Amino acid sequence: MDSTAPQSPAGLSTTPSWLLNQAATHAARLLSEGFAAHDLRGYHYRLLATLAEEGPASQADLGRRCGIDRSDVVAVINDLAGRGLVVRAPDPADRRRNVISATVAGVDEARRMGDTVERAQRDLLAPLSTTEREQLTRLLTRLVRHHSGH
Amino acid sequence: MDSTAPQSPAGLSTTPSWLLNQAATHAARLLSEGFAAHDLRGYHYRLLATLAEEGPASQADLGRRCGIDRSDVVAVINDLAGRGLVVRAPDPADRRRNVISATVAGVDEARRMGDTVERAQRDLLAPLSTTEREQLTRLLTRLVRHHSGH
DNA sequence: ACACCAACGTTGGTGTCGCCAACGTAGCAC
DNA sequence: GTGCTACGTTGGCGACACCAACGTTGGTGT
Repeated sequence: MDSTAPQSPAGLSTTPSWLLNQAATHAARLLSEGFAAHDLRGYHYRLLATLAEEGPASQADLGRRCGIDRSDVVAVINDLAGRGLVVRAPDPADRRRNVISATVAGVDEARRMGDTVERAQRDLLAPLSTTEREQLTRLLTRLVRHHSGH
Repeated sequence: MDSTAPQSPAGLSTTPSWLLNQAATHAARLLSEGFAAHDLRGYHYRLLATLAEEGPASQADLGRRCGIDRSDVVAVINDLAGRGLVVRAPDPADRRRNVISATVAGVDEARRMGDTVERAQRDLLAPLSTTEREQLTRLLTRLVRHHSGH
């Protein structure tokens, strides 16, 4: 009556939102375990990777691109700047803005974290074939696109 | 330079873990908006629905089945009991346990919330065809099964 | 020139979810 | 009886997503 089966919430386990939640939870766990080795979190990676790939940007812009609230960007940039991975400079063209740039060390860390993320993807998608991975990515992309278009 | 495009974090938008996270976030938002009308949250639904579908169970058992920590179950059951949706009774066969049962009102609320959840699923999967929905469910199920088999 | 509104960075919250440590109580195996 | 385990409960923590408000700055309309 009390086996060690921790799963299957009855009819819940068939609802897509439940499955999405569970899958995302597992993915987040894999990622955060990887990030722990860098002593950073998901927010750090999103911002740092975006900076490394797309070049300097204002905090508000970064937040928009990464789906992170302006107010949350502040603290994370503070942290990244404190580690020398990022530089915060006032925008001479618009004194409301700060221009955030990844330092050399920042770009380096972004690359290393990228490797960590790649490893997590492989672990995450381990049970799926290449074709299935593409299917999943395509379906999720459609979903996300539809719902982020407001 | 500052269009109202809040998305596409560069190379991030192609990683499955990012897509899963985004999709799950949208799903959670849809669900929680629906739950708000019942003045309840996701935890409440999971427990209540499980009780309504599978009958009475101990708190620890419920937690295991729903993927909710024992300590979190306590507060939610308190809340549900305070609303008369659930009854907490000591288990005569094992005095460590509490037997939680859904009341008539609880089963009723579970049904109503089930409708809300169904509506959320439809909104969530709106951009996908029936075949694609089945594909997605199948792929996610495989993923979750693989990773919850520890 | 002035008033007005929008955007920026920042502070300081809120809520949900997932998890962990510790305690006292109760059952079970040896 | 001595241990080990499970139970419910309390109280905490961290990550993430979000919101309200403020002072500052830019841009617009008049």
